[in-house]
Formats: sequence, C-alpha cells, structure tokens
Amino acid sequence: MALQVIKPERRRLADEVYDQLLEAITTGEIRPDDRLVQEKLAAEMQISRTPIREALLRLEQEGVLATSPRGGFVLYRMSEGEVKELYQARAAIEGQAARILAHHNDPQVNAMIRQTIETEENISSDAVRDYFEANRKIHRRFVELVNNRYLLEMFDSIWNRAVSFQLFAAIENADLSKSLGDHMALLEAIETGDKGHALEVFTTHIQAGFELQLEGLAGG
Amino acid sequence: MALQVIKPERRRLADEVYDQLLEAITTGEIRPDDRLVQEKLAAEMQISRTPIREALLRLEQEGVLATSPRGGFVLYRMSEGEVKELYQARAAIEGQAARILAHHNDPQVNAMIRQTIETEENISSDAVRDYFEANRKIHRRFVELVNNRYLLEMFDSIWNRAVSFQLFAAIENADLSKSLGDHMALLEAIETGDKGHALEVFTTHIQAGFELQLEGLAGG
DNA sequence: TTTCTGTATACTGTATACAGTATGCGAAAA
DNA sequence: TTTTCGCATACTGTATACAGTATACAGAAA
Repeated sequence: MALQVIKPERRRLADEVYDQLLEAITTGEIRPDDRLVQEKLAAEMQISRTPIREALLRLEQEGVLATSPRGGFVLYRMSEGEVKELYQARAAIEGQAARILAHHNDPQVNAMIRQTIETEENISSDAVRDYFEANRKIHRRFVELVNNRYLLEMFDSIWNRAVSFQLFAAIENADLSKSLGDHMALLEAIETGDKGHALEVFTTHIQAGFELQLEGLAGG
Repeated sequence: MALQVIKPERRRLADEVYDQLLEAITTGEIRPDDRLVQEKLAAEMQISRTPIREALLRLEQEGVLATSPRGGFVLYRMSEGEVKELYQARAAIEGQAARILAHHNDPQVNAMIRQTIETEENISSDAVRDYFEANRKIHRRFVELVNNRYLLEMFDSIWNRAVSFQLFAAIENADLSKSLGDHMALLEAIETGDKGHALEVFTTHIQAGFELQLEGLAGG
C-alpha cells in the first residue's frame, strides 16, 4: 500500500486574494485610479473582510499598493527618484547573480538560459505588457538558476513593484522590438567565466534600460 | 498663528506588536524553543488577537518566524545552505552599495562612515549580541549613505533574518575582538574611487565572515 | 456668490464569536 | 506490557460586530 502524501499546504484565503489582486494589477484590470476598498472586495469575492485586509496590507508592505487618503488602497506611484533607486537595486541583485553564474560557468545551466532567451524573445505581440512579461521571464531565469532563494525573492519583490506601470519594459516611445534581443550578450558575458566582467555587462544592460525609461518618461 | 502639524502616522497596534516582538527576539528574550501563540500574546499584551496575528504573519513572511506543526510560531531555523545563500544576498546588496559609494567618493560621506566605524568599533563588551549590533550598525551605515530606500530595505530584511541567532556576528569560538576592526579597510576601498575594487573588497570581507561562521558552526 | 460649520457617510482598526482541524492523552483492546 | 482508537483540548482561520475617525456634502452665515 503506497498512498499519496497529501501536502498540508496551508493555503489561506488571503493567499488566494493576494494572487488574484496581483494578477489583476498585472493584466491592467486594476487601473491606477481605482480605489480598492475592503468591504467592496469582500462583497465581490463573497468572503469576509479579514482575508482581504490581510492581502491588501501585504501588498502595501511590499510597495505595490498605498493607502489612499480618501480610504482604501490604490496602486503605488513611484517618483522618478524612486525609479532610479529601483534600477540600482535591480543591478545589485542581477549583478550578483551574474557574478555567481560566471563563477560556476556550468554549460548545462547556460544551455537552459539560452533556451529561455530563444523562446521568450520570439514573442509576436506588440503589447507592452507582453514585452514586460517576456523580459521578466528572461531576467528571472538567470536568477533562478543561481539557486539562491533570497536573491530570487528580492528579484520578485523588485519586479512586483514595477508591474503596475510596466516599468522595466521598453516604454511606448522606444523601439519595442529592439528592447528584447540584447539578452544573448548577457549570457555570453557569463560564459567568459569572468565574474567582474559579467557583473559589469549586467549592470550596463540595466543602466541602459533605465536611460531608455527616462527617455520614455520625458517624451511621453 | 503657527501650530504644529500633527502627523497622522497611522500607527496601528500591529506595528507596535511587530516592533516589540522583533526587539524581544533581538535581545534573546524570545528563545529558539519558545512557541508564540496568538491567544497567549494577546492576553499578555492586553489586546485582541487581530493585531497580534497581523504582526506574526508579517514576521513569518519576512522569514523571521515559522509556523510550528504543533501550532503557534517559532523562530525560523536556517539550514547551513540557507546561511550560505543569505551571505550571498548580503554580498549583492552591500557590494552594490560599495560600488555606488566608490563612484560618488564624497569626502563628506566618507567622513561620516569613518565616524561611525570609530564609534562602534570601540565597544567594551564581550556579549555576542553587542558585537552583532555594532557590526550591524557599521554595515548599515554604508548602505544608509547610498540614499537608496530599496537597498536599505533589503539590507534590513537580510539582517532581521539573522537576529535570532546572531548570524553575521563572529561566533563563540572565533576571536570576537578581531571580528570588528576590519571595517576601516572597507572604507579605504571606497576611497580609491574604483567601483570594481570596492565591490571586490566588500564581497571578500563578507565571504570571510561566512567562512568564520562555518568554522564556528563546525567547531561549536 | 463665498465661507464656515454641523452632520451623515464611508471606511477603517480592533474586538469577539464561531467553527474546523490537528495534536496529545487516556482508556480499551491485544 | 504495547498498540489502537476516541475524545478533549489547543489553536487556528474566517466571519461578524462595534466604535472611532476622516471625508464629503448640505445648509447657514457673511
């Protein structure tokens, strides 16, 4: 007799709410001027306010939402200075990931990354959101393969702050199709095995993204 | 008529609970085998379970606490692999901070760091906890002065995970007094203005801490 | 009109009540 | 004795109730 183990996986309602909200923010269903009110959400989802509140507070703490002075939560809007800081934080995480990957320089790992880049760069869509997601998947792949839960956690934390306005994606005025396509160079930097070089290349790539972003903000 | 502005500062009970718990963990008042039960804490603090629960969940999400199978929360215990990952994450944050500081190479900022190092290295205590705190203050100072809220947030997050077992502090068997004292070299690396060099020095310093830690674990 | 002030409303934070589940212990069976 | 089973208990997750506070609006005063 060999029965399946039933994983406890304490999935609370709050987790479900959290996921749904983040999804709705990602897809743009929740817009920047929408006010999220506990009672309303509770009524809509047919559950009590408690788990709703829990999820909202968590998203607030993670910097995705902010409390509105008129009550309720709204999408957090970053200042330009904060955007710059977020890019710096990204560079910290992804730069260190690159260093470690270059140090390992494991052909199997590198092959997996190459695979992901090839798949994701071939998207046929002109929606900013799809570019954002493809870009996220590629960058996340690098960090995933470092096998460091904290780096990955921080990576996700950073990118989640950006979902609501598709930061990190090329922006309207910039050339979208060109914004993907640079990633193979990142992999090649890792394959040199030179830690310092890999870090520099990643940092430069992210810095370039920031400057594109600024152009977009200025132009838009 | 010029009255003081009363800052709303929505301080909730949960925030108070959170701070108190973290403080109690830092001071060692909450021990590794203590079980934190919502009802008990609520009774002790004379408030309802709701804010208690909120604070506990937050600490769980931040990796400081974990749910016990017997109910309640306990201090999270890291595996040796996780310790290594945490050091890598530290290197990511502090390495990037060093890069930025070296890039700025602002004499005023450097002077402030020097000040902090001089003050904190002169502690006269042989408690591991005090070394942990002095060490934390020094390292935090570097990151603070980068003026990047996300880097600082991540720094705190990482170190909070370590408070319960004074990770990052030199450990019992290692030479405590020697564990502080290396920090001026970090500052000097920044003062060279060489970004890559500063990062390397920081990374090496943190790596050395990790190896000390391992010796301590093995010997203890 | 514009400005002020009182009141209704909206929404939150906190307390409490309720129900389900897992754990541990004691009694019954082997 | 050792093992198995049922029950009490402990603790959680969720729902609901309550009270306070801030916002908005309407009516009064200027």
